[in-house]
Amino acid sequence: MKPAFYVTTPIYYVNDVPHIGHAYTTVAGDVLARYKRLMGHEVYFLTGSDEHGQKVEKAATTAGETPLELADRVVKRFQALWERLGISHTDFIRTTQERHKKGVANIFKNILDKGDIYLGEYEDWYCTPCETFWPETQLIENRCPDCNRPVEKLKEESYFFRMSKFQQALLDHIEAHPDFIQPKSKRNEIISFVKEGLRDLSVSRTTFSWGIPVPGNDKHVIYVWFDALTNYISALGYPDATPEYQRFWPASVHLIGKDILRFHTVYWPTFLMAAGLPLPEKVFAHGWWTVEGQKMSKSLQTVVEPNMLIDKYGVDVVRYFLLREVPFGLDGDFSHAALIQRLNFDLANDLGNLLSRSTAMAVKYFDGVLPAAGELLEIDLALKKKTEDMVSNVASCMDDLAFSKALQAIWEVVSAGNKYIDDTAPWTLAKDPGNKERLATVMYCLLESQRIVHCILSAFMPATAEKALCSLGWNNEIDQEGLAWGGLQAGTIIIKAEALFPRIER
RNA sequence: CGCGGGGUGGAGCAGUCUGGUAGCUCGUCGGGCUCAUAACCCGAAGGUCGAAGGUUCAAAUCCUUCCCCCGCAACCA
Repeated sequence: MKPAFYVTTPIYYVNDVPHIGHAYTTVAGDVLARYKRLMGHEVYFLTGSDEHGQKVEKAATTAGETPLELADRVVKRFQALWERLGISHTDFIRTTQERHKKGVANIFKNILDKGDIYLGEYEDWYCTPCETFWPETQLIENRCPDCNRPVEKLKEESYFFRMSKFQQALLDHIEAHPDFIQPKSKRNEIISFVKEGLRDLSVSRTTFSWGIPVPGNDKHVIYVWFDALTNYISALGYPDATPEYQRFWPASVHLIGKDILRFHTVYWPTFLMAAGLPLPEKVFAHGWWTVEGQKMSKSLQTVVEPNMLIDKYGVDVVRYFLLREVPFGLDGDFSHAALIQRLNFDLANDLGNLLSRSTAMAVKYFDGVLPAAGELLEIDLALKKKTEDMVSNVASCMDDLAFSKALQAIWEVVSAGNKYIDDTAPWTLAKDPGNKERLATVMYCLLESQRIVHCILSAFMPATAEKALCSLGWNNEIDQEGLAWGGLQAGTIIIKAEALFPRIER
């Protein structure tokens, strides 16, 4: 039986429109999912939408629609973008779906019955016009940070989760599982946060109603994190012991942005502990993008609209750029100049041009019929080895979610291919019919190396890989066996490749 | 004593955890090739690795002190 692999993105809040940040996490998840599938895993890849809460309720009222109508509308935008980006998710969960409400109510009740959720009183600064509670630290000169009006101290009945109880258990878990929180710097951050002491957490609200009611007390709705985080198990069918739940929980990895690290590495694990459920194996927090050196912000209009990028540069260019430009886990900067540079150099000059020149020669010297390789000389064996090493190298990079490093490893083979052509000079060999077999060997090695490159690249740039593999005459399903040297058979028809990535002149 | 990130050839970065010839991409200069998307390949110039002190046979890497830059209201990956 294939090993199971469960990867998730956060569920995106529908009170926002899709931007490059959403695209980033989701593309990363997709690349991982595609890669694991190609390596023979059975993959469950989940994304979705977070649709409850006061902000959605208010935005809907303003727009003159019901919260669900608003959610329906915005969710379509996310789904349309995922479609365009070639996202291969297995499932899309919406927190307004029955399966999710059932899962949330169930885990809430479960913990309530055990006594780790209790009814208490929540007291904080309250802005009446905004209907929002603010912690003291967020107030600006004792006024509401949203509307700048005075706030008042207010008490509200609220259910609390006894998070404090799980402080030591959580620390023990983090200690025992060094890979649980990644990257490492983030792990240290969380450890010191937890050591400062966990307080019980308010998990319900009475000031709005757009949410999942607390079981047995309709006055309360379940508050955001308890609702949202549960999507990772409700999607699999929790509380029912469905085949999906049994097969895929606990998750292999939750991919998140660094802003929601605490919720995923403190709240969520302790919720699960309280419910007696296994914890996810890994939570990986990636960095944030600035745009042209500036912080991304709606008000400054520096938000990058992914659809615009796709229109302008193409899906695979965007996918490549996002994962190549910045090491996963660090912050990075998005700029059109940087993207165009990646496109022109990495994709057009190196990758695309290599395929063009290689397939052109196969057509020119062998009428597009792949010859059999003769004996491999040292230089051929070196290319073969480089290609094989790359495959295992990429495997270990992908285990670490080091997408950027994985791509660099692949590009080493691309460069080696370009150099191989120079070193072997097929055009010289072609002048002497006596060198026909040597030329055949060179062409075979050159094309076979690229076949493997594009098989593995199919995880990153599926559409490009498909085009490339088509001109290399490789129509097989891409799987782990296909990554082994020797896949291309003599007699295969090679077609001169069109430019995979036309250069953009500036 | 608030917290976090950072300071490495002209630009952008990796390397710092696990000390041991300072690496990558782009740019510049010179050369080669002509199969290819004026793409490709080779070579060169260019760095006191923010500063000072310390540990060591050896420090970008470990320790101490200091300087400078960025972020830390909300939306939000």
